[in-house]
Amino acid sequence: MSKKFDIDFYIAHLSIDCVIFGYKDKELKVLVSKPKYNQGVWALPGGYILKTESIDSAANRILRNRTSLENIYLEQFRAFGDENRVLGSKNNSHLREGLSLLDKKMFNKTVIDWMTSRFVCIGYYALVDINQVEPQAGELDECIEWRGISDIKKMMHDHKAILAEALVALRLNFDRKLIGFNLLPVTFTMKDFQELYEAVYSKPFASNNFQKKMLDLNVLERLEKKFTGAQNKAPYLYRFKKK
Amino acid sequence: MSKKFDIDFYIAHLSIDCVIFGYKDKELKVLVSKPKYNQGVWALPGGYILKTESIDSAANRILRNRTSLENIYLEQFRAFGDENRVLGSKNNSHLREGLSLLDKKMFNKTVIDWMTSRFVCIGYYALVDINQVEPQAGELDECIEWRGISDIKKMMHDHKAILAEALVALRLNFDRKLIGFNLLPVTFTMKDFQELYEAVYSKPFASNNFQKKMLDLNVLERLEKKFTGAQNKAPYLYRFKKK
DNA sequence: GCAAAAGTGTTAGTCTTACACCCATGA
DNA sequence: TCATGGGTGTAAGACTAACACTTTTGC
Repeated sequence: MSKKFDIDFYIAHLSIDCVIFGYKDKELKVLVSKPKYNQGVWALPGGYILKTESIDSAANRILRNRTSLENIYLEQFRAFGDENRVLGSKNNSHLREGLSLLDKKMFNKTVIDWMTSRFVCIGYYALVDINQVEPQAGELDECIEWRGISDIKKMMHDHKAILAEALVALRLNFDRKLIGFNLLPVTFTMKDFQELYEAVYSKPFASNNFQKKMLDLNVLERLEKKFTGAQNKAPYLYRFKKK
Repeated sequence: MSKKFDIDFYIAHLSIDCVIFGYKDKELKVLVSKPKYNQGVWALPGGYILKTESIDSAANRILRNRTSLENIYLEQFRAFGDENRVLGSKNNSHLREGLSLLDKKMFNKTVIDWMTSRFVCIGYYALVDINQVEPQAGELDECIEWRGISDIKKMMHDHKAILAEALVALRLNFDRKLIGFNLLPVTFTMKDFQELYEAVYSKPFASNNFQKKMLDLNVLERLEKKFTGAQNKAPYLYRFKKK
């Protein structure tokens, strides 16, 4: 926790931001934090790349820190490299001030210069079962929580654009790569699955056709029924076939 | 030409590599160079990012240098960041030696250290009308030329993997974004267009169905016929409608 | 007229969409 | 036995793939 932040260990001017998607209450959520140094504004979990690790490892490390999960579904979707990405934004001085108010020893001028310099960032998106995650605030975070993707007003830097691009990439891959189950518990009903699709694509699907399409793909295993106590036919539970 | 290469102008450990696609003789081609400092091996055109420019600008600048064209169709497709991407490869010492044999003043130890350190690279692919391009070898290139995508044996570092990934991205976007015309002259016959598709996807298309599909899209403008002297019906020329 | 290949038409098959219906469940 | 929603069936439509046919061109 009180480890010194040594900028010499990291590649300068290059960072990683993660858009961690979860799903709950028929809504697609994103894990976002409120940085101590820039309150009132939401930020995507991010970090820097050790000189000795790959960018994929760095992204995994960042995810592990925030979710305590291993083997998360993770995909790189784009690099963001406007010349004034961090540097040029108006709140740069505000940001420097915020950082200097924290640990003075850890965040001396050199470190602050480093952190507020021009940064190219590589965007990753991750899909997690929201029930498995106990969100961990980073050292620099005031708090961290799940927010609906349309329920985040102000975001730091260009994080809102990064989130939007992540959603574009997610939608492009969602059906094609069949990655939806990463957002659900191991077993789920067909309705759960459909509602997830509806949340991702923000449009309704016909339940009968949806069911037929999914079953025809031959990737789902039908398990026992799930009795909910409701006065209707009990839905089957499904599980993704292991390869 | 004899401008000093000043590493202070560029972001360290971050580079851009461009996969420049062209099309000729029913084959998809890539523009590759033989670096002076590493002969016998092909390399993708690449470069570094000025601290004052965006990554997209950097990619455009690199393209302009090599093709003398403006407004090239360009798309970022992926970042490559293995921890030993440049550093770890066996030919690193070979590479240092090759560089040191060039201009000793320009490539002093500091510069060589910089250039052979660990690099994360952002991959872009570009589509150009091969007839419009007069390839320009860079300062560090022995030569530059168009090669068939399957006709390149040895490539530097992980450039072969980058090329392969670019092709995956191209195929994924080609039909969806209708970007094929960027590889053709302004006017072309339906057969030209079809053969381009066949080159990109490495599979045959039925000419009648291909024609129907393309015409139904309502993006092509039919021009006059093109008389080739062959003893068969003269094909129409087409042009992409401007928006 | 004839060969070559451009262009059009037609049909069968597949996939998508919409509607109708039956079934299990608990009150 | 009834309302509720899960699950299946079926028919219409759209899209795709394969085949046959007509048209233009230069020899």
